[in-house]
Amino acid sequence: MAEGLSIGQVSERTGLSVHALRFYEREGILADPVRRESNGRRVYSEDDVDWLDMCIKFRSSGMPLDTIRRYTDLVKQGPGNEQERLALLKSHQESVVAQLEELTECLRVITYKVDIYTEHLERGTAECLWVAPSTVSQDEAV
Amino acid sequence: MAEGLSIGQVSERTGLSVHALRFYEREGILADPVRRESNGRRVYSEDDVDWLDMCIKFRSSGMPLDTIRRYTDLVKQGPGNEQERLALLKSHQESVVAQLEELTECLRVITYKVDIYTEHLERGTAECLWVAPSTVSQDEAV
DNA sequence: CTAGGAGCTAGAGCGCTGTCTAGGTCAAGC
DNA sequence: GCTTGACCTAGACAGCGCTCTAGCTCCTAG
Repeated sequence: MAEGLSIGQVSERTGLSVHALRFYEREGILADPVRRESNGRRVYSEDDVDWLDMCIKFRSSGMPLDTIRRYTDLVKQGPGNEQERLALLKSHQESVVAQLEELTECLRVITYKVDIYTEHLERGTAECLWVAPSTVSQDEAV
Repeated sequence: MAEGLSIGQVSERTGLSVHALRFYEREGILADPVRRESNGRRVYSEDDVDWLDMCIKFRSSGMPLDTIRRYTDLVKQGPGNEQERLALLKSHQESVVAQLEELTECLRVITYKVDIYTEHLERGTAECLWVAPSTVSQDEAV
C-alpha cells in the first residue's frame, strides 16, 4: 500500500494479462473501481491484488464471472448481507466438491486405460501386434 | 448389438443431445463413421455408446475435442501406435491430477471463507454489523 | 389423407472468456 | 526533438463447444 502498483506489476504478480485485468474491471469484478493516477493510469493496492487472487481461485474452480460479479456486489454493498454471501459461497463449495468427485472418477477410468496399455506394451515390446486387427474396437471398449 | 440404437436412444442413454451427437460425428470423434439405415438414419451399436461414454469422461475432465479426435484417429489406424496412445493418455492423466490439486486448493480457500462467515453469523445473529463498515476490505482480504 | 414425430443436412448463431487492434497520451532517456 | 515503452479507451475478433434453424424425408397412427 506504500506506493501502489501499476497494471503491469499486478499482471506479473497475479499471472493475469493486462487485458484480462482491464476486462475484469469493466466486468465489475473489482472491489472498488480502481484508483487512478492524475494521468488516468490505474493504481492497484495490495488489497486489490488479494481480491484478484481470490477471484482467480473462484475462476479456476469454475465460478462464472457473472457469479463473481454478484459476490463482488454483495461485498460492495457492505455489511448486512452476510447470509447471501455465505449462501453463494456454500453453493460454490458444493459445486467444487461435485467437480472433485467427477474428476476423481474420470481419473479412475483414465488410469485404468493407462495401466492396460502399459501392460500391453511391456508384454509385446518387439511386435506391437499382440492383438488381432479386427479386435481393435473391443480393445477400446474397455 | 442385437438391433442397434437410434440417435434419440443414444441421446437418452449418454445424456448428450442429438445435436451434440451429430456434431461429434462431424468432428470425427466417433470410432467409425456410424452405420446408416437404408433411409440414411444413424444406427449406433453398444460399442459406439461405450466409446461415447469414454469420450464424455475425457471431455468432462477437460480434454479438448481436438485431442479426443487425435486419440480417435490413433485407434482408427489400428494396432502399432500403442505408444502414442499411451503417451496421450498419460499426459491427460497428469493434467487431471493437476486439476485435482488445483481444485483441492480452491476448495481449501473457499471452505476457509465459508467457515469464517458461518462463525460470524452464529455470533452476531441479531445485528449483522459486528464489523465496522470501513473494515469490509480487510474482512474480504482473507 | 393428414398430422406428428423422429430423423436428415448445411450452416448460422451463441455464451463465455478473454485477446487483440487502432489510435492515442505521457514520461524518460538518448 | 525523437524514440521507446507503458499505459489508456472502445470495440472488433477469436476459440471452444455446442445449439438451433430451415427446409427436407420418412414412417406411423388416427
